Amino acid sequence: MPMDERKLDVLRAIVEDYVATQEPVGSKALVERHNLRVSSATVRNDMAVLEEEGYIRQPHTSAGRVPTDKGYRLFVDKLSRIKPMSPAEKRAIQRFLDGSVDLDDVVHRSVRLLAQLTRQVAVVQYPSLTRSSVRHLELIAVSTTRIMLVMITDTGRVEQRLCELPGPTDEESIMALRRQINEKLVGKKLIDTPTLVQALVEEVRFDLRPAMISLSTVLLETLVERGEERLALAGTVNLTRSALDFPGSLMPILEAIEEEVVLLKLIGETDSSSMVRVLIGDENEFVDLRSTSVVSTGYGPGTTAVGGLGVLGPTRMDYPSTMATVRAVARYVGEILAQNSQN
Amino acid sequence: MPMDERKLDVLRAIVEDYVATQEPVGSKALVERHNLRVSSATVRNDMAVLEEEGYIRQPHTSAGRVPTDKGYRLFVDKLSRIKPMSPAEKRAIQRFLDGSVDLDDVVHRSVRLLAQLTRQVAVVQYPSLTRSSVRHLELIAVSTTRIMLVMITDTGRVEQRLCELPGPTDEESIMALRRQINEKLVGKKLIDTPTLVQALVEEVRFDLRPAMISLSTVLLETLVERGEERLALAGTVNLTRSALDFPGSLMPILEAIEEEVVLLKLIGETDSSSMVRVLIGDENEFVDLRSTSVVSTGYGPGTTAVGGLGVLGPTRMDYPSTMATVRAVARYVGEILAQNSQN
DNA sequence: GACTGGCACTCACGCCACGGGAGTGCCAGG
DNA sequence: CCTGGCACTCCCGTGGCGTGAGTGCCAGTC
Repeated sequence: MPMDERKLDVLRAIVEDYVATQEPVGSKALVERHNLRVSSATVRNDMAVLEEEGYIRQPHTSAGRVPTDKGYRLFVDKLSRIKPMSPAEKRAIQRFLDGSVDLDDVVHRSVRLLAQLTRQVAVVQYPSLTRSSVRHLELIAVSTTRIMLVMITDTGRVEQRLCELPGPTDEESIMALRRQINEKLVGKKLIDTPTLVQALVEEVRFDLRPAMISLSTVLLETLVERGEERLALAGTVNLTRSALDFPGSLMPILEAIEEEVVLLKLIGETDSSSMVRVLIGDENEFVDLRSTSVVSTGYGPGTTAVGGLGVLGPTRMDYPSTMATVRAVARYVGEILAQNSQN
Repeated sequence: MPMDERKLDVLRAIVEDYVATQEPVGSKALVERHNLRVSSATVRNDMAVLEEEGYIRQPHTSAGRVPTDKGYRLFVDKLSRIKPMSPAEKRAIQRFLDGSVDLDDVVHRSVRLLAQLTRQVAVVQYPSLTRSSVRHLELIAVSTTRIMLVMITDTGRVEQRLCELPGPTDEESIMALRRQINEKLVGKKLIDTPTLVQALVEEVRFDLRPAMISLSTVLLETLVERGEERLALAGTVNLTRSALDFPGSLMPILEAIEEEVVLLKLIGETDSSSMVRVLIGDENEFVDLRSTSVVSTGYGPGTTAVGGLGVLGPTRMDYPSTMATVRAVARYVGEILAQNSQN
């Protein structure tokens, strides 16, 4: 059966009012603030039904109603449109991010921006190594038996490692190695490189084999094992504002937030970059975060995501605006990466 | 007049008990827990004097006493020794930090370690650029008119910048530039480089001047202007544990903590690396942090500091232990940097 | 059949009064 | 100079009470 139109209006009104006031909303206040064109008694009946169906609940008898996770879910899926941002806001975002000088800066600026605009805790994942591709590899001799390996990706990320060589190696050999490694790897997706690196060992000049073997170990580490993704975080302050939304203390939440693995699972598992995802309340897998919602999306220079970003806050959150902001920031970050990677 | 010996004992006992229990300490409890060999009435007299002199105060009439900032100051300066760490603890620190693979890792690990050991908010400043010296500069052509400039410092820090050239420049010219720049700058303190870079413009081959001018701009930016220091932060959770110590909300404190400039001022202004500094309560310049203390020190590969690290917590803090931990971590971080920089 | 007005009921919350307990200040005596 | 004793202060937890917002239900109306 199709759900009653007015009941949905009531639910929407409840969500909006509750988000705005942070207080359980009663039938009378509802008919006053929204023009529902029916009496409070009618609304009460609808509310009783909505409660039975699990979309709202009463904190205590004789208190107003509060949306449940299920209620928010319905609201996000069916009852709201992502609120478009004003051109002024868009310009502000763009202007702020355009000032960035390097990748670090882009990430830091965007995470702060996100936190500021949404007034929630913001997270930005650095462009994932495994999903980017190699722009350049540089070998720098720091002594005759030690090389610093510097890798630059198309997203502008730079990784460096020190490599111990089995024996003294002259500048000319290092140059040869550099040339061959670059020929083989530049432009390749990092995820595809391991086999290429294996092959390289076979291809280099015989006397360079030992050095190449050492290098390949470090290369593989840098390329793949270093799957450990980095994160930037901002706006933890904003948790205190919504302290009342969290039963008990903020402690478990702050703890979860400091756990990078947790955050990565929450915002990092995106594949396509176009959709904004919303996890409401206990839809996420972490018990400590069962009263928080996550709004996240992927971003990347093109249509494939190289990283994720998002915000985290109480389930009582202005989803339409938050989703708009997250989407907009992701879009601009993607554009900036695209600009930087075209060479 | 020299202060009465017993009065100092009383003050010490008050600080220790208050730090341990987080509750105002009364005269009776004091004589029971510490063997002061006098009666509670005597202690009460001493306490009255200490209060008059401003070392302790009563939250309310008929409550126990609590140390004032001035009391903590006296305690830190005169009444306590830095508590030596057990060999086991030392080993644990060393083992944990030794696993680090690069500079980023060292910083992250040490900040987490510090937060964990002290159960406070920990801050570690990345090795300051201006105080390190140049190990290597690399120019990488990403197209005929664009170069990526990569600088590696002796502390292992890597900075990169994109540089737009005024016109197409071939590989050979870039190599010439690279060689000359490196000859001039390697081994130099970053703080000394600006004049050297200026000189470089005059010294290069005539046809490379325009390129060198572009490069010098970027170089100067990278070397100096980028004075913006980076920080790692951990353990904000620990604030919630001591929430009761902070009048009102955690909000201003969390806000201050997210302000990098503030943190840098608090922990970064060290010059010599050997001393642990303690700022108690409103001894720091930020009103929002007037009820927090900062224990910090410098660290570096040798005796000069290249960065600062420390922890931040309520004035009610176990200073002897915290100071010991901060000192120990700084020492080991310094050692690791020293290992990495000898090549 | 759907909506409305009315009414009794429930329960969180703020207020106040009260008693216990911990701690103090002071004083007289050793 | 220290100690035991005593009266006093004041925080804090507890329990009773009134108020008001909000509900559920029912009978009446369009």
